Amino acid sequence: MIKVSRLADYAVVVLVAFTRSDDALLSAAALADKTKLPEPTVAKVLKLLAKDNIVKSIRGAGGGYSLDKPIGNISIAEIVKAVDGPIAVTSCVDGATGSCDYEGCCAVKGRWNPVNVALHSALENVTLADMTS
Amino acid sequence: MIKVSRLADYAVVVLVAFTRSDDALLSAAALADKTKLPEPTVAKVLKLLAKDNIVKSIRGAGGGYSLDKPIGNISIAEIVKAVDGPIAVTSCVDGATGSCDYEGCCAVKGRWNPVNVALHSALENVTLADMTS
DNA sequence: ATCAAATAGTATAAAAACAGTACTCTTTAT
DNA sequence: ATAAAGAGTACTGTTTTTATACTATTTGAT
Repeated sequence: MIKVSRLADYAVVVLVAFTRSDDALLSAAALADKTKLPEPTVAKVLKLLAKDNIVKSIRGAGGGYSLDKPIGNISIAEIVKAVDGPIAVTSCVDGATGSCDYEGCCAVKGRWNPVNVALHSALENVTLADMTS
Repeated sequence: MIKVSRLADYAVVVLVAFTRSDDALLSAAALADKTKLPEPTVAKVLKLLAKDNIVKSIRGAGGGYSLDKPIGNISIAEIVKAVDGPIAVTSCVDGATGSCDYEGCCAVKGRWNPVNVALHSALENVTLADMTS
């Protein structure tokens, strides 16, 4: 089964939780409480999302995370990319070298690209808003 | 990273090998030889493909596998489905019950469906022919 | 009838990836 | 200064995946 990691799933849950709150700034602990997910896990997800600027983080006492884009502008593609890494269907993408034993003789070398492109654009076109409606 | 299994990758390689051969009927051993993939692996892939009627199998001495659809009619979606199981992005799909601890309170219950649909149609629209051209 | 070639089905062991957690470091409001 | 809160990293147990092996069944050839 093609799948995204559970963490990506959590990411969506956490991001949706923002939209259900009156506060714009929420700490990891507060979000854990809202989502009923374990706090360390929520913290991990938020760190990953912050690194890719999907949420904005404010450090220090009284800090937390905020969502400064409308959820209609956040695609599943970017969430998955932030949490699970690049969206690519096989390990042998583009110019990646040295990872495949059959490189020299592989009949489909580089051929998964149309699939990657299709997949990526599919995920770009689904936004967080689509998942809450 | 979103990915399909390596087996799906092999499946594509093996199917492409059919199109490069003059014989319509090829044994697992012959295909292993052509693709330089290990024979047990090729055999496993072919079994899975046969189960979903992507290749036709003929048992017994002198038997083997044949491809009786044009490769333009074989989508990546069906190959992935045969080899990796149903294309669904998370474990909590549709009516699947009992697998998720947060079922009672999950804010995005059933919401991954738009993603599944997008993904599926993306993979349907890429055929084996697209990967050889 | 028997044998050998070939696929079908199932099981298993090793390797890799993932999930979850914990710990330390840095930043900042009070 | 202190405490709250995020950043970064590392570790461990579990789960999945991968590759292989083994047995059963089918079928053509002699």
